[in-house]
Amino acid sequence: MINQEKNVRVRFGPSPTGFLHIGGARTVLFNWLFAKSHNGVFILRIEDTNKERSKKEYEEDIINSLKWLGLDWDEGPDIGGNYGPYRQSEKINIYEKYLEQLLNQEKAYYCFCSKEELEIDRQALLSQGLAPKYSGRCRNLSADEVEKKMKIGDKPVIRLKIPDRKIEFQDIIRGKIQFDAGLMGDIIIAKGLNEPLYNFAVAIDDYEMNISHVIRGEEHLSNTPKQILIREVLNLKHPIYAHLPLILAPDRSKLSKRRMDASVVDYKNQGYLSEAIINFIALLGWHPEGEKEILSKEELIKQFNLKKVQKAGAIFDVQKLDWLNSQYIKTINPIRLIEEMENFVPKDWFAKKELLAKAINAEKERIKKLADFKELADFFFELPDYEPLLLKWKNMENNQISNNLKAVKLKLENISENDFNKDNEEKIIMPLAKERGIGDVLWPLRAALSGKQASPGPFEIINVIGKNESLKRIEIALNKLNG
RNA sequence: GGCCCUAUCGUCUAGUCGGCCUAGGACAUGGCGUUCUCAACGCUAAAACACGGGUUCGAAUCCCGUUGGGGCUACCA
Repeated sequence: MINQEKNVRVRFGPSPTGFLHIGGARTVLFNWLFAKSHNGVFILRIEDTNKERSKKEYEEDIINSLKWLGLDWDEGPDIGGNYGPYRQSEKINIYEKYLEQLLNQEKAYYCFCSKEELEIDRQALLSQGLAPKYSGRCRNLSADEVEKKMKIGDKPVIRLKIPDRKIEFQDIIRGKIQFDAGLMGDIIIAKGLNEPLYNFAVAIDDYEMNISHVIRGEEHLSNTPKQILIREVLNLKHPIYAHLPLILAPDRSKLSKRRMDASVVDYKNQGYLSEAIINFIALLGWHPEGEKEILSKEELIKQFNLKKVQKAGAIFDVQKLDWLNSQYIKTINPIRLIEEMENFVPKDWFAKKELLAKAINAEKERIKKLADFKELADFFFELPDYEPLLLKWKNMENNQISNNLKAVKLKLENISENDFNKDNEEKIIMPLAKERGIGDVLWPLRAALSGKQASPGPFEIINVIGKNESLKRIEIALNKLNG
């Protein structure tokens, strides 16, 4: 059993045609979790056979997003490994070798049908309610005919001869799955000797890289029989398959299709912590034992079980993500939180490290996303202008407000700078507040200190901004009341 | 249209071999509580086995069908 576990090799094969998507991130996570929990190897492979659509910037984004999420790989395009290269575009000669073999063995053939011809065939079949599969027109072209067409300059594609029978395989998550290959038609596996297509490249790579388990999204379920057939005809043994349920948008459509903003960087830029995203996507289609839902990566690894993954698609519920994020914001290391905040606050705030640290501490239970902080905490850095009416609690008279503020001011002035902390302030001011009415004292005080309708409590604010600034703000309030 | 997958509260889900399920938890929602406000927190309420047939002493759990949802159907990946 242990030996077997050591042979676990899984991969994530994104095509660099877009930013790393939440759905992709979840696929990575489950692969990663599966590898880690089986003491296996996780591989990153860039599937860039489509030259037109693949872009370097997307590959960079995928790598950066994965690093940000803390999902590391043991082999990949950036770090290499014993089964490289890890970019399909760099392995053209390998695919070519297999392609030639298939052609020589007459298991694949050149097809010269034009797109127009194919489209006519397709429509004809469709209108009869039949599966639109290739007619097999070029299947039995003689070597002479092929050569002749080649000479004229016709550019052929390469098709694999697909047998007319059922293909069956076992899926870890879904159990037995069956497809009728007879409905497929001879599939195109390459546009030419040095232009392999997706299904072919994947089938070859998974073999060449000695992949033990193919764990991917449900959208690939119907690609599986094609890849099985390709490997079968080449006499390559099969990996074990597991197809994950899709992540859905709230309207139940595939998330990646509708929501162009569902990339990992977008969530990062909104101020979600990577831990929260990991925790959240782990819960999409899978559930730990027991009732604890907030889990670290280590706990996830310990508990993860591919067999317990859900079969039906899961809707991405941003409210739960928000909640998880707020839970992490409240509990992660404060120093780390300050660092994370760098990109979400003005430079001059970030320069005042001590003030920022205190402000974050005072606001952190109010923040769902890091981006929320700036608006909530601006008053710590600069008192906003406000209407005198803000200072009024219920039916208070102006002079009552003034008197209460003056009384508080007097008390605060008597606390020495050294003793200026939250406990002391509370000890000294609360008796006064109880005597004069708690709301009657605390509301005007808090309003004077924050200039806001809603904020942390007055003692917390005083603690953040300090004695001088607090007295200054009370003075401002007093002036507003007089003016 | 064809093929494939799928179906427990609004959402994510628990629900090992059918009985312990008058279906549990979490998010969201409502109510109550708390040293001013906003949060946080605590307590609490409402909220689901899609439908129809079987099998069985007994089904959310097994089988069949219907309906709904999703994916795929490219010389994309």
